[in-house]
Amino acid sequence: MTARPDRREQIVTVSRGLLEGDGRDALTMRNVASEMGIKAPSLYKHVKNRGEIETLLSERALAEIGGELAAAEPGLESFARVYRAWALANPELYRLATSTPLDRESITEGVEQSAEAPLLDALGSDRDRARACWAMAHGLVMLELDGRFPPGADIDAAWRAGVSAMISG
Amino acid sequence: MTARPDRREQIVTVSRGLLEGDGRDALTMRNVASEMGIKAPSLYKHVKNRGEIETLLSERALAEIGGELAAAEPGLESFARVYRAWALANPELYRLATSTPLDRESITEGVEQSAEAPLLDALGSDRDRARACWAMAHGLVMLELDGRFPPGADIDAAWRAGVSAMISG
DNA sequence: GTCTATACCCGGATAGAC
DNA sequence: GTCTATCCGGGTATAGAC
Repeated sequence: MTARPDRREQIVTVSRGLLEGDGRDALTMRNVASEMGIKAPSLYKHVKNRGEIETLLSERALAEIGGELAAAEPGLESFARVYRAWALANPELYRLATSTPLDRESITEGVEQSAEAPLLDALGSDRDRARACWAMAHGLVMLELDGRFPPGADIDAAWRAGVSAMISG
Repeated sequence: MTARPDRREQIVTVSRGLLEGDGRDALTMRNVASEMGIKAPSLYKHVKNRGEIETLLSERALAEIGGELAAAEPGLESFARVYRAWALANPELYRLATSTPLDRESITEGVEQSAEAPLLDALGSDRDRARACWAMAHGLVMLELDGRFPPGADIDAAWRAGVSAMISG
């Protein structure tokens, strides 16, 4: 009952902190170990290698996004709001989870689908449009995270325009 | 008149080859130098550091995309086709050019705008929708490059659905 | 399950001779 | 403008003792 997380869980936690705090390059075995108060070689008793840590993080990220989307009220506006908010609150984790090749074997079944379902509901099960819509959200998020919009750009307005086009188009 | 490129130009060329051929990690000073038949320290007589090479590559990429978009026939369908085709033909360079923070000081003036203009034309100068549309294209490309669509997904259809929504929405 | 020690690899960048 | 020599840093991962 005591809230002592096991080592794997702790690895995920400190890895996430390092990633979000100091960027992807900070996610090294040495840093993770150091944050846990142990030495790097000891980590290999708990995870296979660095890649497994990233997989665990991606899994966690996808589960969180999926959970929030599933819990949100239906509709595209709500989807957009929740999706964007999560990404901006967890920029490095979002990047990691979406730009990694995603080995579908090791990812928990259904996690990917649960992130997709709300979108399908909002668009009358139109798979193609759902994918376009997902891509638009992903693109808007990435461009924002990467500082790709011109300085004065009204990003809110771009989201509104996109969502509205997807709904009424 | 002889087609002997100067060193900077040569650096861009071999860097591009390394990047596209072996991925981003292959873009090292040692590799670039080796491809040129010289030693790594010599590169510093021509470029300031590795970052400058990446900037040069980004500049080149943006100029190329902008050029192709400007030369294409007007309309959103054409934009989509050209944009996607360039990205798929130059995946690593596309990634580099779009996911780097883009230091606007050192980038040639107007390069960014020229890539944006065709989109504005196609959408009646609606800036917000143009940005949403750009984001959708970027998102579709990134998801495809990162192998993020499910195995059987019809990516062509997703593009069509997205473009059609953006036009008629 | 943690440690120390270590092997191995890689990278960016500079100094100074030629 | 190129070289050699070198410094400095970093990383993943394993072996074997405790």
